[in-house]
Amino acid sequence: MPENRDQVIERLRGHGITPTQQRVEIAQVLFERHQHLSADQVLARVNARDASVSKATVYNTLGLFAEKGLVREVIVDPARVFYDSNLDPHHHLFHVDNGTLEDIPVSQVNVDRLPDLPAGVAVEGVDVIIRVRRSGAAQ
Amino acid sequence: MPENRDQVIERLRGHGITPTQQRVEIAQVLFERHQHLSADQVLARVNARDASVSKATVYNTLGLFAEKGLVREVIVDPARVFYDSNLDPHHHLFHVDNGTLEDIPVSQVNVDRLPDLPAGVAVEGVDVIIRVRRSGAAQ
DNA sequence: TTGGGTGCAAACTATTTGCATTCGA
DNA sequence: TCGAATGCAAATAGTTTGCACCCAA
Repeated sequence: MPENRDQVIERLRGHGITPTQQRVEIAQVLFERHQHLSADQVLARVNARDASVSKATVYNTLGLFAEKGLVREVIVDPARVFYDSNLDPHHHLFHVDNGTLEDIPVSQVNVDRLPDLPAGVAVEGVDVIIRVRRSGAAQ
Repeated sequence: MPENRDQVIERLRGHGITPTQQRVEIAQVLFERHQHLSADQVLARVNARDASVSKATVYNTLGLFAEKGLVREVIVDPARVFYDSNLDPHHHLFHVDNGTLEDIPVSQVNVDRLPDLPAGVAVEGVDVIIRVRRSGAAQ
């Protein structure tokens, strides 16, 4: 998963995205490893590295990446959108205490959808989110 | 489900909520029927009825209701939180085109969760969201 | 009475947008 | 070159908060 500059560029091209400097910077941060980052976190990490990318560009770029299927948007926290660099099908565990996300492999949760959706619509995605909080005892 | 003033008051008391005028107004709107409303929509409907309730009170009250388990918060749209007056366990279908929510009975989706959550956490809820968009053909 | 509840307006925060400048092909 | 991408700052929009006034018990 850790990808070097060239692999990232190739990945962008593969998704029909012109690889500009700041897009490559952002993609490198995202694809360092499987992770869930908010736009603000991406901004901080990109600029901690070296290059400087503006806030607007980070937002626009993350939106573009999501639209092109490079990353997955995760809506679990009303306060912010997370971008998930793990493209394999999986579910999420959300720690409401600290606003942290964790992946859950599909093998751990079984969802059988019986197929009676309204006519004229196509499924864009199925999200399964398990919300947890620290239980009184441990931790 | 349509509840009159007295039933609403009783419901509030049952959840340990002091029934003030505006809380009753808001609850009456919510429990007219099973529905998914954003804070803004609640505000509009309450004030369309008669009484006037401020925006701050609507937000505070909906937060209180959610905390006390009177309504269920639904996080599917980064732009707004929905409040669901249907307390029975169920899942959601989200129309990304128009930002509309629909209930899906649990009988229609089967979720088997295999139990290996991190230690020290308790499940607060499991959300299943099916995101759909108008397919090119119909509609 | 009296502490919790409410209203208003101002504050906040995440995100979007307009427009002039810069860059990739 | 030239349109697409970027940066900046200002604009939006949902939600929260501070504080003085008011009402339910």
